[in-house]
Amino acid sequence: MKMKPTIKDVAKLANVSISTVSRVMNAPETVVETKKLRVLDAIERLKYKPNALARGLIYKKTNTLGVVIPDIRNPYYADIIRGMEDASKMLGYNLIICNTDRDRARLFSYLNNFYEKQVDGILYTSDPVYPDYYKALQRLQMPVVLVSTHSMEYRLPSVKINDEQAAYDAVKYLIDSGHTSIGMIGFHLSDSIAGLPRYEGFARALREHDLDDSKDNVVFVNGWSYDTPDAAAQLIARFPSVTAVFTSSDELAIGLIAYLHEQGIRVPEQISVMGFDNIRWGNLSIPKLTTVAQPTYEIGFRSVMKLNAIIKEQDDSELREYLPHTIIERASAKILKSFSSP
Amino acid sequence: MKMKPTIKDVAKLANVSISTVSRVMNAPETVVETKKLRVLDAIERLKYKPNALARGLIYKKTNTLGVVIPDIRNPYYADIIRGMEDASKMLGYNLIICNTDRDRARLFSYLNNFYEKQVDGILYTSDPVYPDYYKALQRLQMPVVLVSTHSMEYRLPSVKINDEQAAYDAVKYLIDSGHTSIGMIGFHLSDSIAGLPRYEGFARALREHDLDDSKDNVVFVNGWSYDTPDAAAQLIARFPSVTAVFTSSDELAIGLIAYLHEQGIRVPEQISVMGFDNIRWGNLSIPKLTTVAQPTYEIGFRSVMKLNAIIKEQDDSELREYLPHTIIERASAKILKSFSSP
DNA sequence: TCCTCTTCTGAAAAGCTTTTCAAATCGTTC
DNA sequence: GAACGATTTGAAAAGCTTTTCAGAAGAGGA
Repeated sequence: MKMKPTIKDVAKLANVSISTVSRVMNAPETVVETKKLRVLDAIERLKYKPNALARGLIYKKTNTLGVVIPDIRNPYYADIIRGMEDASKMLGYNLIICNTDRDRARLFSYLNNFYEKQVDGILYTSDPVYPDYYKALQRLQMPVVLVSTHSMEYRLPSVKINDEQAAYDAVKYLIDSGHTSIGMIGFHLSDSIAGLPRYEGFARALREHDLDDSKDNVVFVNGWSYDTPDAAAQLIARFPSVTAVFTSSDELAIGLIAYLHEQGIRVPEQISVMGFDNIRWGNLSIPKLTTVAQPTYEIGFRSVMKLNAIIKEQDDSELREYLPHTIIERASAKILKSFSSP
Repeated sequence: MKMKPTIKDVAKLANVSISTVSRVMNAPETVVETKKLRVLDAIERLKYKPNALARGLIYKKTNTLGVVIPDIRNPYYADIIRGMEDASKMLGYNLIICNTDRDRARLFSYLNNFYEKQVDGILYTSDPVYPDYYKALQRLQMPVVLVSTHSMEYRLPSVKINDEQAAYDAVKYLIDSGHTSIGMIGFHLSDSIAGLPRYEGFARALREHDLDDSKDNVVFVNGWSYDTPDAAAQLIARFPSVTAVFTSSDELAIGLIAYLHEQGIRVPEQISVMGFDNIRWGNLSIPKLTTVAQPTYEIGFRSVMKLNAIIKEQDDSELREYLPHTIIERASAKILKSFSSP
């Protein structure tokens, strides 16, 4: 394999100095027409493209962003990444994507890696920021945006939805539909993003409508795995009169529906199910999933825009941004009575 | 924001030359103990990490691979990426991931980008290699592995399953289960990967078992969108006696099941459905999807291993590798009679 | 003590580009 | 034709690291 042509080769072929070649590319108006044409011709003939490493060394800028994400196989993250990618393309960045599996060591290793590769900024997705993570992030001395997570302790910019309010709205939808026995399958309260706030929204909705919000009506699962059937069984056993279940993710919802189907319990006739996230597949489930939509693509897109603004030192927006959620009415939640206007 | 420490700062603090610092990091046995300790201490105190740009410039190696992929939101690709990521982590690479949306201009722009950023190799996923793509790839003078696609015209290494055989096996499964009226929803024959070979496998299976393989039993969809309902309606209209449908992707299968459910046609009692790909969600559909599993994760993993071998110039394996597929028996295909042993 | 042979160490070059600065060229004007 | 200013050009430095090469320091023997 022969060597890639360098600016030197172009200079030689065009019979000018390398400075002139550089100028043709970066400030063409400063070089006289005849030489410019010679240089352009040489560039074309050699198919010369400048080496981004050398450039990065000078500009101290690589036009590359680092992304840490728990697992790209999760469609929720895949959507976010897509939004990031499109914004990056628009702004001229590339994305280095790393799966952490929520593993401390793996995360730290990737952060180091980002530092060495001189990425211009970091997108930290979806995990709570623990004190030692914060310290690691600090030490990097790099712009960071938290994506689909945030931190109240630390002054870190973030982009996400308002989870508490979204959960509240979801449960309110069920209440407005006439349900009074509402259960929940959610993530552990130690999860400060998808766990606690969604439970709090759930509980607040029940409380504000004078319904039973005892913890008996809630089952918490840890992690994001497929042990939904157990959780579902537990919930039904503890709360047999339940007519509607709010779940903290569409995966949980779909798992729940599958379980209920196996048990011969019809959805939504006997039990209504409300999901959370609005992943693509909710549209193909049977019945189609009623859910609260996170604007995943926009979260990704917006977080890159924000990170870019910070890098360019022109961030004018809120430190913590909240993007709007919406309820997607499909077929998995039954309406017992029409909504009462407030 | 204060400047990142450089090797120079370390040298000054440890009161040695920069060469010595470099040696401590790259050949520690050649430097005398007392200085080594001083240097190590300085590195620790300054939290110094070498600049990968400068290193890349010297070694002509960035430990970065470029990935072009149609759309990361497609769970099939997401799985592949995950396999790539894990292999990359193991081998010390990072992945720059780019969505092409199967858009020529976007693809070319990213390839240029990879060239400028001096990636060590390219993973080209899932699209057929058209002549101009090949020319572009050639010009880059970079190692490439085709992932989940291949090329018979050009001498390019690739990793994928044997699509024709996999489709054959899937249809044979239906035949062995006792079905004789078998339809297909597939991708256009112009798609030389997911289209033509799977149709050929389908047709061969029917032919070899003396069943009707006229094209009336097949509906082709273009693209990967959600116009499955139309296709499903067409198939049923043209081929009302169908008892089993082979689809070229799980998305098509799930779309088909959703359509049949809406029409009041029971799966698998009235119509059996066989998917292709074994995406995660097939496990949660109702009924659970019978499908042929592509080893997506392994395809991703293996393609990075192969690319690495090529980069290191120690590739010993086949130019075109085919990984084994398997039939996943779940509930969407009905067994009319038990298998006859051949 | 001097010489030779190792072992360590530092200066400098190389890798590729951009940018600064001074020199060279050009065109005007007197 | 000379002088001036404006325009254009090339040499060299800078950005950060590794590596080569020659010189310095040390050890060992005579």
